[in-house]
Amino acid sequence: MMKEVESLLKDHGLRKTLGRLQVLDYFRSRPMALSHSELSKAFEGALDRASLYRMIQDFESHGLIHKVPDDEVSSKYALCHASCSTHAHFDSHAHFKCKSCRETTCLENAETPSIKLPSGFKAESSELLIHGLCKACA
Amino acid sequence: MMKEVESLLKDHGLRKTLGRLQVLDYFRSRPMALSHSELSKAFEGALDRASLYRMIQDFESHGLIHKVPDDEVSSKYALCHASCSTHAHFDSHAHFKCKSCRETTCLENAETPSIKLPSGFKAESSELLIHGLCKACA
DNA sequence: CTGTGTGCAAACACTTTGCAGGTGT
DNA sequence: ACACCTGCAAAGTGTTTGCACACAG
Repeated sequence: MMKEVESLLKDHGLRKTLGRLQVLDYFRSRPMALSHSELSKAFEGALDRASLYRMIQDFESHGLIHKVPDDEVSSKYALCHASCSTHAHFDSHAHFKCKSCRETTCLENAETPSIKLPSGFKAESSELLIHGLCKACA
Repeated sequence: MMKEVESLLKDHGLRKTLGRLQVLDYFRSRPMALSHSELSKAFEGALDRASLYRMIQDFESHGLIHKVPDDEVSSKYALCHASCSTHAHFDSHAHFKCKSCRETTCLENAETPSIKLPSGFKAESSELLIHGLCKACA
């Protein structure tokens, strides 16, 4: 289990450190998108604020996690699919944001449909964000 | 022209003030989503930061503008359709975010397709966000 | 050994809040 | 007159940066 997370780092060219392993494992243990402040609380005292911000940036730029669109003040992030790498960073699945508990979950199996654009525009990726009530809050 | 903006305020139960008229008219003059800082620059010296934040909040809660999903540090907003009101606040069209100039434009005519959700989840609204290169940057 | 990651501290940016005074209806 | 808006100031929260030290490879 921890092995998988180790190879995640290795495969994306990042050094293996305790903090990174813990944070990645925390991502894996939670099915929803996480904000900096949530992670910060989870690793209270164990991890520095600034280091956590840099960790998130590095993970994102190396294709381990992706930013999830959100209307909160702070950004949220979630683990990428296994197929993501530093140079092929796709994130085309849909996200569901609950209006009540405010948690954002990934709908892994839901590809976002394509749509026709005005002439001259070139699409590279797309994301579908659905608002509503989740199972627990409905 | 300014008349339309006046009735927008009236119809949504907000008082007509100089600042609100100017901000709404600025929204109307620009086809893309605007952030607080962009508005703040546009009204440098003429409008207080805090008042602008409150204005944005009021506009949003009364259905004049809607928050547009974005991966920038600060949020962006755009004018709602004519059909939006305080109690029927729909925003189902797609948005296009250019990776180069970072501008977010509304694709008014593009309804976001529906998608099937896991059982127990209830969708209320949805938004489609497309990343790529806009006409000017391609 | 060497380059990268971390912690600490400070600075910077974004957003919210309280209050006194001004404005719209 | 009264409720609502605004400006100012302060505080709260989110994010970035510089630097010295620690650690992985």
